[in-house]
Amino acid sequence: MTTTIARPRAPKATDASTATALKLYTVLSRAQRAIGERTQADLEQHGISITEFAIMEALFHKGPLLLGEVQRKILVSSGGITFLVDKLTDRGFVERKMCPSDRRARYASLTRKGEVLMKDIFPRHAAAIRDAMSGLSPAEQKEATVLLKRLGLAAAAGDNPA
Amino acid sequence: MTTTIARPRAPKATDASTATALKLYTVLSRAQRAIGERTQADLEQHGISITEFAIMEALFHKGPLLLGEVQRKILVSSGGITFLVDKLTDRGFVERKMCPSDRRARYASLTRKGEVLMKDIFPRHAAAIRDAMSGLSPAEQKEATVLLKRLGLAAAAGDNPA
DNA sequence: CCTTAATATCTTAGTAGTGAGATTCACAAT
DNA sequence: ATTGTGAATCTCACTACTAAGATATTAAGG
Repeated sequence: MTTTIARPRAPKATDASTATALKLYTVLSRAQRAIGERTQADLEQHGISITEFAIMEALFHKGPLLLGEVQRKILVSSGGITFLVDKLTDRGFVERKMCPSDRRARYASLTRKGEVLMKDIFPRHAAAIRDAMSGLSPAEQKEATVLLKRLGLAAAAGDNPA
Repeated sequence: MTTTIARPRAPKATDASTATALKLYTVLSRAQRAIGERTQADLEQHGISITEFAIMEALFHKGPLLLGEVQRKILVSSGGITFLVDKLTDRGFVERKMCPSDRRARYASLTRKGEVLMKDIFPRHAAAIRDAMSGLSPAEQKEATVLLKRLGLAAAAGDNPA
């Protein structure tokens, strides 16, 4: 004989934990978009996209990097990094250099002109980000950073609940 | 005679509050990307992009909406909404309907096929988002939601510090 | 050596949009 | 009726990529 189970085991699609996660999903997306739009507007005045800035910032702070290193750092495809470095090279901000130990590889490196540009706009851009984040106090920003770091690392690792 | 000022007034680019904001900027970007990749991978199995899902979800939960309403809801350009609704229409998930009171306007509406699809995949997708967020406990997710909501609203409003 | 596998970059074709402007229409004030 | 203003959608040209595959090179094993 079978016993009838009153309540199904599978949680409904909109149970409490799912609803909480969905809410977080939307505020995360919207916050990132709002921040992104502000920081982008700042760079646009200099005719530089956020991705281009990210490349130049990496080279500015770390010195010459292999294209593949830049690619992994800013998370674009291999075709993308070729395209982006081409554009920055055409404008004279970046140049390619051979790698002496591996003839497949190329370094991307800031030109003097690129360095001058970054010295000019990096502080400005950092201030624009600080202003864009000013809806939270520094202490709250640190809280948010801790939470988002854990969230991002778990999601990237592909962790699933048991 | 002039007096030499020992320290400049302007804060350095990397003063404490700026460094805090920059750190938040990178973890916010990375968290959003990691979550986005997971949720996208889930929908890909059904041949649907996140943006397409967002449109259909809006129609699924709110019923037929004017194209402009959908556009504002999912934050895409006017050309983009036309393009996206065209694609969904071609695949039979959505249809356009005239607006009786305004002949400039069109409703987008789920077809029966689109409704069936959403009934199938919405619960699955919600569960995928819940899993993607599982790096944080529900209580932590609520904390993060409060902070991100304030952050996003302030950034969208264009608030600047005094 | 020679083969195989792996790595770094580049090429090409395609995609998911954006932005400006065109079109069509509604509405209010002549 | 007519005119001006603005709104809703669509069209078109363009951008910033991605994905898959080509090319060149290195490295490892036999």
